[in-house]
Amino acid sequence: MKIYNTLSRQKEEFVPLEEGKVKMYVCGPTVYNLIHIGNARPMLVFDTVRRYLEYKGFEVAYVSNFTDVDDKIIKKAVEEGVSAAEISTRYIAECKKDMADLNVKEATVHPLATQEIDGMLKMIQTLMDRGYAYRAEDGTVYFRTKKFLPYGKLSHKNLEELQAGHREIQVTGEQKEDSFDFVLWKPKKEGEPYWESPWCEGRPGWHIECSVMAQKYLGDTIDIHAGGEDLIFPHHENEIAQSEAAHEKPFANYWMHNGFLNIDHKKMSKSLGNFFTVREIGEEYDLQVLRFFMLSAHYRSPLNFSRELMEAASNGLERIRTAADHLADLKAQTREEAMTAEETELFAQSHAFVEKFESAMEDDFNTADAVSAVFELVRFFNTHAGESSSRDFVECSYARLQTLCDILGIELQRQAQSLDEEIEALIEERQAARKQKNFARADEIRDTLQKMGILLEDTREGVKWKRA
RNA sequence: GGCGACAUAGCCAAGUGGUAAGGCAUGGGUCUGCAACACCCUGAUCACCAGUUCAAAUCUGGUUGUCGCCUCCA
Repeated sequence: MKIYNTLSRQKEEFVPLEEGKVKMYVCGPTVYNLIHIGNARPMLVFDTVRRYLEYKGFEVAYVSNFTDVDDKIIKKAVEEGVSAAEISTRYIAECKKDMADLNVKEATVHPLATQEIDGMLKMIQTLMDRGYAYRAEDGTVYFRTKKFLPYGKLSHKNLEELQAGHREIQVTGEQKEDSFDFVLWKPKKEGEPYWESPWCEGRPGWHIECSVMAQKYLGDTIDIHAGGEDLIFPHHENEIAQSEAAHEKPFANYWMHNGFLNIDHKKMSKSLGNFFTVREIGEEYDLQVLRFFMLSAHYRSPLNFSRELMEAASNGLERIRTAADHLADLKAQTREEAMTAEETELFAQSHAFVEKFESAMEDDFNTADAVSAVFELVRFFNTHAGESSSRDFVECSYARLQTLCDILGIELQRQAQSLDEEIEALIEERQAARKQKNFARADEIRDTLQKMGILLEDTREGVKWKRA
């Protein structure tokens, strides 16, 4: 299995620290609002990575945090006149709901920054003791960037270059030794949440959280650390500096970063007013469509979002689900028999698509290619499974399709749907009309149902319906 | 200014040396009372220029264009 490692800027063979196990940390959202579809991309991408690793038999310890103390949260709390804790608690709950709707598996641990303050104090103290951190007069504790020689190894920057590009935006009034030193602990401002510390009453900087939580739940060195590409600098660079300075061990062996989700080929941003929340999209589409859409491109490529592309994704997903429905129906209708010799041969042939799927995923999780294997499998079964198939063949085919879709986190089953009696009566009336060859009435009923959002399909196995 | 990514059919998107996967959309057919589903058929020489090679979308150099990071940000 190959993984593109941001550290080396190339694909590397994946070798876990411990055979059969993977320790994985994914930077989670700051919870000050509903998550947007850009936040959803790393969640979906790395959930899929995890699912594939599990499919390959790895035991995956998957840790993803919630940043629940932050300027933006405090700002929102002030705006609403409530506590910061109330804001973060609310949006953690909302985020978990969105993640469930996106079929993102629960992390092994979802730590909260505010619950890990002790660990942060300890790590900061260690950094102080080792000379990697210092306290400024106002109580702020900074990381001494220059002392950590490999600084810049992830983002492939060196401090001189940074200095050159950065000098004009230096903030005055800060008491840093160097403009690239970053905050480990900052003093509280009036009315803000704070914790006691040896340096001042205050709160942690953003970067220290992840270093502490990754170490606490996964260990000094982890296998995979992942997040959005914008986190490479400074967030992940700073995490490396903190963790490696404190533990004198490599922090993470593989760094994975997903590309951005764009709107109209531009980064989503509030100032451009071009972002959508997951919730908004969920009102219009089954969120499985969003998931399927995101998997249609490679995770490191930028991906443009638009209504047209969602429609295309929706149609494509529908094709897969229709095939699955068909197989499910056949399961109930076919003879209870073992595969014929011919079917055994056919089923063996379909394994080629599983191989294509796996080799795509083995190559740095090429989900776009993997999805194409699913489509090829769908066409294969659409062509070869029918009323005369044995039940064994149908069941095995369904299971094979489901296995691949499970890895992608795509649910084949639509949400349990039910019809009210009025609609069922209409469908029955239409069947009666068709029997009497009263097609005018039959079509009339079909139109009526369509206006109610029910689409009918007459198949050899009977009438099927689905919601538009 | 520094660092980096990308440019493949109407749209989306795989493909890193041997004459272009897959999906959506379009058009034609089979099936069906019709429709839908499904199946079959239908389309690109890979931004441009030069070079390396028996052979390049795929390697090298250049040109143009788009985007990202360098500041909170998935």
